[in-house]
Amino acid sequence: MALRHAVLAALLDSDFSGYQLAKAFDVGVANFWHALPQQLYTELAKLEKEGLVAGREVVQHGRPNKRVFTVTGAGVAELERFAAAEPKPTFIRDDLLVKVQAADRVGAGHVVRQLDERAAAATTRIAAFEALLARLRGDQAEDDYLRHGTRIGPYLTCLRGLALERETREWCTGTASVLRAREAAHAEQI
Amino acid sequence: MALRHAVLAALLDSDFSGYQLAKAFDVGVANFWHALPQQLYTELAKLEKEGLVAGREVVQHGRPNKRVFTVTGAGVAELERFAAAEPKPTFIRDDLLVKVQAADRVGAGHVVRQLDERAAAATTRIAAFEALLARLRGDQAEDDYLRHGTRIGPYLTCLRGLALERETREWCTGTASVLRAREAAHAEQI
DNA sequence: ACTGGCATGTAAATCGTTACATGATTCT
DNA sequence: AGAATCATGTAACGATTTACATGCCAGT
Repeated sequence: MALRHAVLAALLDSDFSGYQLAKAFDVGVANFWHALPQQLYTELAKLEKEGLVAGREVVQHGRPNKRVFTVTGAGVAELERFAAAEPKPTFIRDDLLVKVQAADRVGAGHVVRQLDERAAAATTRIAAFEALLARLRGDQAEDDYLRHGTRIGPYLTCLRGLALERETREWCTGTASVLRAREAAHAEQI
Repeated sequence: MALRHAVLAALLDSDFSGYQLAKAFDVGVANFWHALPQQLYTELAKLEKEGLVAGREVVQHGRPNKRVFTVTGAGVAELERFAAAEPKPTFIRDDLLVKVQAADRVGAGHVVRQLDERAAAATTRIAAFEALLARLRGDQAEDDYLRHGTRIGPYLTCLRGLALERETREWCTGTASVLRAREAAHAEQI
């Protein structure tokens, strides 16, 4: 039972419907918690039944109605308990790294292509994070915002996401060029 | 069916028993694939039944005997297929980041402590990675090793792990000091 | 005698992914 | 008319975690 805390933490920032939450988990939240839309729908239903979130119908014009959810007092209390508990070890799974681990024993061609693609995706995400951070801090300088701003949590996690994406891009480009150089050297020997 | 590829990639490097593999997944492999020992035992049994790895008994003196596993030709072929397939999105879950996301709404005290602990753990891991990298490359310079060395895959993934841990340490110390400064400022207002 | 590390599994309960299912509205 | 986006769910299957279970050997 851990997805629930990620959902509660995401809802602290603003109320979301299942669909909007899925979008959030696709961008910002994705830096520290991976979940598919179907999980969010079922988790929200469970959280509502347990009284940790409250849903209400929002009538919309020009698009289907939706149900948005707010964290209740009991939900905040649950987050408090979670914050005090020992964190579980970081959970990472990355196909691409598995492929690099095996790169000297299987054909490196596909892996190099996938590294290039990942680096390009990282560039897009870096720009998105920079824009999001600028939007969150508004016209304040970063130092000021970190000291006195509201919504400091999302800002700090975005900073982490940004740093991670920059690291990802550097590692992918570096690794791709190492593997390419080795393929070229190998080709020369033939 | 993805744990199997991480297991196969780890076994390319050298033969391991279930127990040894669990240790590897606790240190080096943990940077890109999280798995518990119980999973590895069951996965090895499945892989053996399917002929992707071959096990053999190793008689030991002074400790219980063990079964070590080698990747078969079919296992390498399976890895080739995996390398050519599109990678699944990176899967990350980190309790600590969820807590930071919520840090302006729940008590920050525990979170600050956990950030300090994570930074300290990162320091330990950084030293372990540096030692492992030095051992892998032996007396060669890094450039040379990257161009001509064997076992380049594990070296590249360790480089990634090292960069990630350094980033983790910086972010944790920075975030802890931001949260501490805000708590101090809040206390003054009372 | 006890602790800690080595060594391997099974079973039950929970969690996560994939496939299936539906339907409105806007834009091209 | 068709594609894209908004919007929400259920059911079956597969994967993961937790609890249970066992036993050897070395060092203190």
